[in-house]
Amino acid sequence: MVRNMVLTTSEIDKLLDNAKLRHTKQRAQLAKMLFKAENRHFTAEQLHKEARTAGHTISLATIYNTLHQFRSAGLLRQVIVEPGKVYFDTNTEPHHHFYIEDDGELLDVERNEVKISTLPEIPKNCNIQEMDVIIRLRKK
Amino acid sequence: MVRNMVLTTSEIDKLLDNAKLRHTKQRAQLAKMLFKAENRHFTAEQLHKEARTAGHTISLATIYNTLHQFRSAGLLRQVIVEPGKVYFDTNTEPHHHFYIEDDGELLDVERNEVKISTLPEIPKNCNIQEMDVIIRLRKK
DNA sequence: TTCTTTTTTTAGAATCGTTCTAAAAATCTT
DNA sequence: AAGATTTTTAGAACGATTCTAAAAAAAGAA
Repeated sequence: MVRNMVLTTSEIDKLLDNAKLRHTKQRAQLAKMLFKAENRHFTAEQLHKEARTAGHTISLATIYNTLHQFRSAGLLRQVIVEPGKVYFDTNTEPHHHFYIEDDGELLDVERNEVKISTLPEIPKNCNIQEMDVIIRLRKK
Repeated sequence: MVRNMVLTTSEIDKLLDNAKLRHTKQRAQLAKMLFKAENRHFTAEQLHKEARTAGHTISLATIYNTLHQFRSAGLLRQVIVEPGKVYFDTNTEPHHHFYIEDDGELLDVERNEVKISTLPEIPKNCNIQEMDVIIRLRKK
């Protein structure tokens, strides 16, 4: 998908088609907010506030619904770093994270910046689904 | 600390002394349940149920209080792998985890079973606080 | 277009894990 | 034992998320 700028209306149409989702105002607005050049980390509440600030009328329930739908479609990923709150990440490539504990900020770490040379033996009849490396940081 | 069997009363006394916690029935009971030979992963709710089943009268609030106190004392560690619930781990050595998504089970991965040969550059004026590797598994 | 069906959005209630509150109970000090 | 301090507790409160069921919007058919 093209992502070096704000998506055009027809790109959003394509995105929703690919995700097999009906075209609605709310989904288009959120897609436009989320899928820009820069990858982002955010919570549902943050996105809700941002959408309202941008003048969109959208309920928190719809934010949650849409985020889950985008996630099922492979457009978003969840990141779990803190109890009681879920971050979403527009970067769906395999990669890792810095988590700055002082202010709850997440930063991407590219996959090739962490080289894992030894892996443990995987329990029989299990497959690796995903591997998360979280480097927790504190400010000096 | 000796941990190859159930702790004796005097070992529990020592443990609470070291943690600078008063000796109460509830803290002693929980310590006895938790610090055995085998390391464990559990949630507050699970431990509460287990304590009640063992015939102890202890409130959920006390479970939470005590787990946090044990954690501050370095006797427990938190593991965050799933939204909306916190696991505690009696293994406080640096190590990693398998997480079997199908049934929410956590398994320890020893530190030396994962060899990380390349680390990303740490953002300036930050220190590494901790590094978590979570290998998410699905049953075949 | 208009009618009908299906899906989506929504406000608000419900839920879940966790934390808070403030009063009663237990522990420690003298 | 008396007094001071800490801990435990039940239940209320909380924050993030999910659910409910009714209204609104979208898609399809005529």
